[in-house]
Formats: sequence, C-alpha cells, structure tokens
Amino acid sequence: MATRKDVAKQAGVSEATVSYVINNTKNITPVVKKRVLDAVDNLGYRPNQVARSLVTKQTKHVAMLVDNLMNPYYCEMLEGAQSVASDNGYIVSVISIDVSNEESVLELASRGVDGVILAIGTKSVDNYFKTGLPKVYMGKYVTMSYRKAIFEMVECLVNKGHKKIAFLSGIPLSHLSHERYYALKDACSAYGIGLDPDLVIDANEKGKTDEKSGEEAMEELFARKKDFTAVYTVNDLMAVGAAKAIRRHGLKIPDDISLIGCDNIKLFDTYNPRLATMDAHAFEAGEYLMRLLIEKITGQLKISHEIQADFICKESIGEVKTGV
Amino acid sequence: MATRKDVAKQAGVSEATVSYVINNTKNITPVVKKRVLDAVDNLGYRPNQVARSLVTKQTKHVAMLVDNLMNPYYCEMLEGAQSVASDNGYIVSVISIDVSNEESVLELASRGVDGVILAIGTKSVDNYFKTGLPKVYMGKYVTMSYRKAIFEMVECLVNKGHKKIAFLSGIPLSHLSHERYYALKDACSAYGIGLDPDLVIDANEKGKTDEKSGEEAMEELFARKKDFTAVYTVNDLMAVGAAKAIRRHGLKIPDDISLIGCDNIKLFDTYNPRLATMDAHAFEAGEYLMRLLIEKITGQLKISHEIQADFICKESIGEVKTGV
DNA sequence: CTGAAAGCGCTTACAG
DNA sequence: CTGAAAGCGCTTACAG
Repeated sequence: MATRKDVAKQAGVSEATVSYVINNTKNITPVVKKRVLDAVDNLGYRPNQVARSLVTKQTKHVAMLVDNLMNPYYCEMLEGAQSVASDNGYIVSVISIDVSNEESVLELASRGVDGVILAIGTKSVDNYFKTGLPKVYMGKYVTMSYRKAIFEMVECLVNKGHKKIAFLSGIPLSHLSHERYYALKDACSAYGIGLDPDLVIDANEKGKTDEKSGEEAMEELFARKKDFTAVYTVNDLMAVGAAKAIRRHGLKIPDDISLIGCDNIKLFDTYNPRLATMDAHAFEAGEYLMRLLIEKITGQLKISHEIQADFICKESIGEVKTGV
Repeated sequence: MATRKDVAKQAGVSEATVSYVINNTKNITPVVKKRVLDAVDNLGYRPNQVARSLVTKQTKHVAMLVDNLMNPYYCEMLEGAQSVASDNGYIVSVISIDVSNEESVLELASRGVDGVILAIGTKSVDNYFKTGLPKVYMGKYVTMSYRKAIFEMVECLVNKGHKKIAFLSGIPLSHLSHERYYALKDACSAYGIGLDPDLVIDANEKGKTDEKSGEEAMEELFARKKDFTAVYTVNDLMAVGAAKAIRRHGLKIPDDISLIGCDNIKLFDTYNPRLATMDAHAFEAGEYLMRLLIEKITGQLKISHEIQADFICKESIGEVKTGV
C-alpha cells in the first residue's frame, strides 16, 4: 500500500505537507494542495489509521458488550449503534460476553478502543472497567419509558370492557428499574379499575423472562382461581409462553383472554392472532447510545433523550363479552 | 496508563528486555524475567496494541460484513465467529451494510483490519475488496449441505404416507447454489415418489424469502389446483407465511397439510404446532469461518469443513389420512 | 543473556 | 505558506 512518503515524493512536497492537506489542518496554497490531492488519488493513498491512532490516541473504534445476540432486541440495538457509528467514521466491535473469555474485555483498553456501549441486562461488568474508558448504557442520558404505552394499553383495554388485568412481572418487582409495574398500577387507578395484587405474579427468583417463565407464571395465575380478562407480560417471549398455558386450559385468545406482550419482536407478527405489544425502539436506542458515546469521547456531552415505548394494538386483544 | 518505559525502569532493565519477556521471544534469565513480570503486575501494564500493530502489521481485528442483523441466522453466525475470535485474541467488528456508508468498508484496510468475513447473501461486494485483505465466506473450504437433511425429511414424509410434496423455492431455481432443489428431486426419486414440477413454485424475480413471499408462493400453489399433502419451504419465514395461506383456505396443519421449513429459528418454537425444520448450525458456521480466516491470516490453511444441516421433525408433520 | 538503535507511519509544535 | 524534527509505544535485527 502506498504510504505518505510516496505521496510526498510524487507531489514534490514534504511529508508534513501531505498530512496538512489530508487533515485540512493548515492553510496550504491551492496549487500545492491540488498537487498533493492528485498524488493521493493517483496512488490510492489512504492514511494508515493505526499509525495515526498511535499519535492521536484515538482509534474511532468502540466496543459493544452484549449478553447474548440471540435476543432480537440487542441485535436491533447493535444495528442502530452501528448505523450512527458508520456515519461518524467509527467502527464497532461486538463482544457477546456469553461466548467470550474475560481477556477480550480486559484488553479493550490496551487495544485503544475509544469507548464502550454496555448492553448487558443483569450482569455487572463494573469490575471490567476500572480503566476509565468512556462507557454508556441505557438509563442515564438515554432512558426508556413505558409509562405512556402502558397508559395507552390500559385505556384500550378499558374501552373494550376489561376491568381485571393481570400482570406477569418477569423481572422481580423489587427491582429498582421496574417502572412498568408502577406505571401499570397508576394507569389502572387512573382509569378507575385498580390493579388487584392477587393478579400480579411476581418474578421467579432468577428473574428469567423466557417462554417457560411465562408459561409457569401463567399457571400460577390460574392456580389463584381469580377472575381476569387480560394479561400483560413483561416481554413477548413470556407472552407466548403464557399463551401456551392459556390454550392448555381450553381458553381462546382473544375471545376468552386478551394478551399483551412487550418488545414487538418482528418475527412474532406471523402468529395468529398477532400479539399486541409495545415497541421499545431498540434501533433508536442504539443510535442514541452511540451518539452519546461519541459525545462522551469527544467531550461535548449534550445529548439527553428519553425513548418512549409505543403501545401497538393487535388481534390478541378482544372485547369483553358482557353477559346479557 | 503505565507504559513499557515505566516497567523497564521499575524492573531495572532495558525496554527491549521488557518486550522480550512479555512476548517470550528470547531466553531471559529467570531472575530478570521475574523482576520484569513483577513490575508488570505491579503497574498493571498492558502493551499498547496499536503501537505493536504498527510494527507487526497485525491488529488481530477482523470485520464481519452482514446484510442485516435482523436475520437470526446471521446473528448466530456472528456469535459463533466472535466466540472463536475471542479464544484466539481477535476482536470482530460488525458492519451491517444496510445501515453503513460505503466508506466504512473502504477504510477497513487502512484501519489495519487483518481480514474479513463476508456473510452477505446476494449482494456483491467484490468491488470493495480490490485490496488483498484475506476474506472468507460460506461456500469455499467451509461449506453447507442440506442433502442429508432433505433425504431424512423425505424419508420421514414417505413413512407417514406422503407421496406428493410441494416445494416453495424462495431463491430462484436457476441460482447456482440451489443445492436444495436438486437434493429434493434426488430424494423424491430415491424414495420412489418423484417430484411433480407442477408442485414446485419457483421464486419471484427478487428472490425474496420473507413471510409475504411464502404466503404468495403458497397461494400460487393453491391456484394450480393440484393435490399435495406436504409443503417444504426454503426457510422458516416463508413456511410461516405459507401457513397463513393454508389457514386461509380452511386447511389445518398438520391434519390436512404437513409443513416443513428451514433454519430452525428458535423463536418459532413457540408456535403451535411447532414447525418441522432443518438446523443449519449457524453458530458452527461462524466458528469455522473464523477459524478459516485466522488460518488465512497466519498463512497455514488447512481447514476444510462441511456443515451438515440436520432435519428436525416437529409437530407440523402429520400422517396422511388413507381413505378407508 | 542483555541493550542501543533503527524503524513502523503518522501528527504537530516550532522555526524559517 | 512550507519543512525538519521529535515523538507516539512498540519490535527486532544486530552487536557486545
């Protein structure tokens, strides 16, 4: 590959001048500038980024840590982050911590990575980051609110005659970030139907939110032998598990029970009936996290953005049959 | 961060010696070695990888290009690749070309990336790679075969009384890599049932393989007014679309029609009935691609691996009712 | 067995 | 407006 020296020689200037015109960092006579630019074109010269990084202490390379790429939410977030990274000349490496050895994380700093996006749910990686690498994650500057969506959902349900809404929490209610539980409570009060504590299934200890947990939580709900006409679960996977349990009890969705999930997993739109859900805008979240990270890196923090989840009504919500 | 100079000073040796012990590249007296190692520990020293890269011309940084991360297959492949990358001290950056500007790809070489995994379906990026960057992709050294799985599927169907199997091709049959079509033909011959050309729906021009294409292809199949008892589609998404069309015609899966997809998308296991499918082992593919790439980079090519898809029978396959 | 020195390809004060 | 020179933090012949 052509080097800066080659360009300098061909353009008949010093190597420094080549840098100056490439980085546009000094006033250079148009004539000289053109000579350099022509030589650059000619040789297909591209500055060696690693040499540049060595002196500028900037690699324009960031890392995104995720639990597990099999979760569509994180994939979408990654894609959003990568999108704005690309627009800003950054490149993003992925570390799926489930399949990576610890060293991969530890060496991030010595690799000169400029910053890190933490997209890990429960696991704590604070230890990894004694190094003062700039890091961002959901919850600070970029936040996520389900409140509006939940109010919309409750309104929708109430309009269709629902009065008894059940909730499968997935994440333990004690978890600080369990905004959704409180929003649901508030919404139910606001619409005058209240939230019966007996219809709230607190998470299993592990805080698992997969299909099986949904199925189990649903069975527990049935076991309580209380009436309800709608079930809201903390994510789509759990909803789909709950649906299994509902069918097993000989009940139909939405005729007998309405079901609402959360995440708006695109693949699930092939279900019949399609699952009402909430879109958490993972792509947008990824975009904002990346913007935030770049601002942190370049030292001009000004972003602060709240992402509003949107309620998406689909066919898994039905009218309550009013006994005539 | 501590630099090599600091370590040298603390250990009372030259900077070169520090390198020698760290890289284990020369015989150093145990005593001196220990002094150095202690200083390293003490200062938490980690060699600056970008400085090292500048001289070694190796970054241990590779890129993976994908069309679109929303496809679970590629996510899984990425995770596989990242897994072996991590084990070998490599880091992998993702470029989702749908959301990246071209420059991101062009600059890969000047970033010093050691190699590239091409996980892009149809699009040609040959242009991007005039630079002689080592690159790998499915189809050479690491290949994928559905033949075994397709024979197993046909055997399974035949055992359950099926004689008329339809095929929704998704990818145009003329496509060179359409191994699956030929394998299906061969299998049907081998089991003495043959493949009726009228039951083969060739792809739409675009070669789309999403849900909608599946639905449309299925409708086209119905429009031909020929008998069939089983439908094999080129991927799970199309199968799920086909299921929609099947239901619309008042038919039941698997009672009236058996349905088989391909890809074994984990999320679809929540369907009822679960879709019979084929597992293409994307994770394994990612692992092998990464191994292959590392071998290419280090110049000791010896891998060559064929991945066999596995047929996975699930509830969407039923017995053919024999008219009594 | 150890170290002084050149060099990797850049950037950027500093001087002219 | 242009260039000579130092320096970024390493590796690696080469000499001792």
